[in-house]
Amino acid sequence: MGRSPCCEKAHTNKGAWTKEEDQRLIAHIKANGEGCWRSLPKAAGLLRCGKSCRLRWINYLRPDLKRGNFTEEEDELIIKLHEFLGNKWSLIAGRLPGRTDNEIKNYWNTHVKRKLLARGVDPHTHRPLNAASAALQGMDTPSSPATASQSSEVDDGVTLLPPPAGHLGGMIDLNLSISPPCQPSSPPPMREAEARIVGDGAFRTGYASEREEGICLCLNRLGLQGGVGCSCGGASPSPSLSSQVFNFRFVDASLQRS
DNA sequence: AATTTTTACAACCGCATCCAA
DNA sequence: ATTGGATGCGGTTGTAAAAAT
Repeated sequence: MGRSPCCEKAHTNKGAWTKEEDQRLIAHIKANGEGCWRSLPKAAGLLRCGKSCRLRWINYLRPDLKRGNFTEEEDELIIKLHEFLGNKWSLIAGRLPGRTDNEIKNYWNTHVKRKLLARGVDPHTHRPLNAASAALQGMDTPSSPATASQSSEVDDGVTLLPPPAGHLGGMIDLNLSISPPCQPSSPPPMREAEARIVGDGAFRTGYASEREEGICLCLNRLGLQGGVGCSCGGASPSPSLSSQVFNFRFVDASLQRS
């Protein structure tokens, strides 16, 4: 029994892609667009598995990829997003225009982990490695999504509020408020919204009364300007992370269905 | 200069999820 | 409601390049 293989492995190439293979793949997608990866290799004249083609396109050949070194700003954003989302690389990548989940995952494992360790921070929990010393200082850092239990604040005014009791395991449920270090003279009202991580990995967002309409909250404000996750066309100015004020929760919709 | 070790990252693999039949 | 194919995701591996010995 078992599943049938995704492709005829005996007749597919593996390993590094050649220039010619790249050109074939690019030409085919330019002519026909993305989609139907299973049939693409045959149509494009490639002796590759469809999954391999998809990966090559998404991680390396896509024209909108940024490539090059990560900036300090991207570094910090990755750390913050990882703190909130854990190893949800595709979601993190969605906040970083031109970066892929694979690239961020690799970067995390080779650079960011080390950077956090050097700061004395556990890259898994984002807590100080020496918890005892933190307790002595009467301070704490935000916990991982699975262990969040206390309100805490990190720089940039990002605050994690405690999740409702019982939100553990696969449920990502963060009451996250982002506020400026100093409130403006007439502070805007606190907005509350819900962001659902749905099957396709996109956020479905909306104010409490408008959830089904999927009102865009321009969540890319948690990412960099011009993020692909922004569906509002970027019409509104996208000020820095620290100037936004709203609450939202991440709810894994799949876990709410049952 | 040769060899070994480390680093960086592209690519693979297996499982999860979605969705149409 | 069930099933199976297609796709997406995250963990892991393989390997070329760089650094160290």
